[in-house]
Amino acid sequence: MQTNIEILRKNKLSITQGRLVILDIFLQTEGALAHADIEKKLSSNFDRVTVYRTLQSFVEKGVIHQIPTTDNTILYALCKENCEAGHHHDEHVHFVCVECEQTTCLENVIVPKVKLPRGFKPFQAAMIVKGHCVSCKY
Amino acid sequence: MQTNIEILRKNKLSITQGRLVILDIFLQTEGALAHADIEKKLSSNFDRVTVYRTLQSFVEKGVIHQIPTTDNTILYALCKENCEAGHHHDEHVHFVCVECEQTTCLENVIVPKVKLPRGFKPFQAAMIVKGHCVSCKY
DNA sequence: AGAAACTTGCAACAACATTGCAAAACCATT
DNA sequence: AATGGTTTTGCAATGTTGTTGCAAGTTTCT
Ligand SMILES: [Mn+2]
Ligand SMILES: [Mn+2]
Ligand SMILES: [Zn+2]
Ligand SMILES: [Zn+2]
Repeated sequence: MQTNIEILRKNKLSITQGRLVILDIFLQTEGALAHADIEKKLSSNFDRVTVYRTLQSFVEKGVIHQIPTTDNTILYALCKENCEAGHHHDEHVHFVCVECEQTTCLENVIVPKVKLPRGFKPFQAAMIVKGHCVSCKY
Repeated sequence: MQTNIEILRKNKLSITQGRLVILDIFLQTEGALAHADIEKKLSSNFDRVTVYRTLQSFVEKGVIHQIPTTDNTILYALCKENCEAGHHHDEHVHFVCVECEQTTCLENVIVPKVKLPRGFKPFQAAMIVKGHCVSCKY
């Protein structure tokens, strides 16, 4: 497991308090986080704008990836694979629990390929599964 | 192909100007629409709030379905299958063109089942494929 | 240490979303 | 067709979320 500093170094991001703290939040969190979640978890008070900009540069550098939602929100989670600036390789499935509302990266479940109609050229696919997660059996 | 009135009747929604017009927009549009797109296409001026509420009841009744995005937006598209209030059956793949930015329902490409880790109970899955659409070959 | 490059906070603003309430439209019934 | 009960709409107010420019503060490099 890499430390926050190592991750920043590796991705050529300058090392600042804000980035370290936000990265730590991701490192300590199981599951995905929305902007709002991060702000809540930030004990020290960083400006909202800083959080926005930090998330943005993390996505650009391939430190975190985005997970689509249907609630006017974007979720973010650490990239565990070797993502680089511009090219993410997070082809795993995301699971949204309808009970606890947690979204989990299923690192070991890769998104299957599908056969598209003639003419469509895919280059990236995301899959989101809703249901009951392992902690919320019913 | 059903008319706007037929769709409202079938779903026990009272027939109002706003609903008819918004449904027409969906019926005349290839691809998915965001709230903002609908407001732009509305020549007559309906209140923003009405559009929100209309979309909401359409989703609840199974007239339209939502498509997740990573840009703080929700896309909506007509349900062509027999969706009902509470239970949608739109298990098709959605294609997002990075060129023209159109999102298309690939009605004939169904979302494949994936094997989840022990303990996860799925009940719905969505899949979004990004790439170049059939009109934007490069 | 000093200069250049980058990051941050602040303030102002813009865009988007939600709520309560009264007026209007709709629908079922007579 | 008129009536009355129910649902929907618009408005106004308010809240939430996201963006931008700029000056001050940090970080990095030499
Ligand atoms: Mn993930
Ligand atoms: Mn669809
Ligand atoms: Zn759960
Ligand atoms: Zn296209």
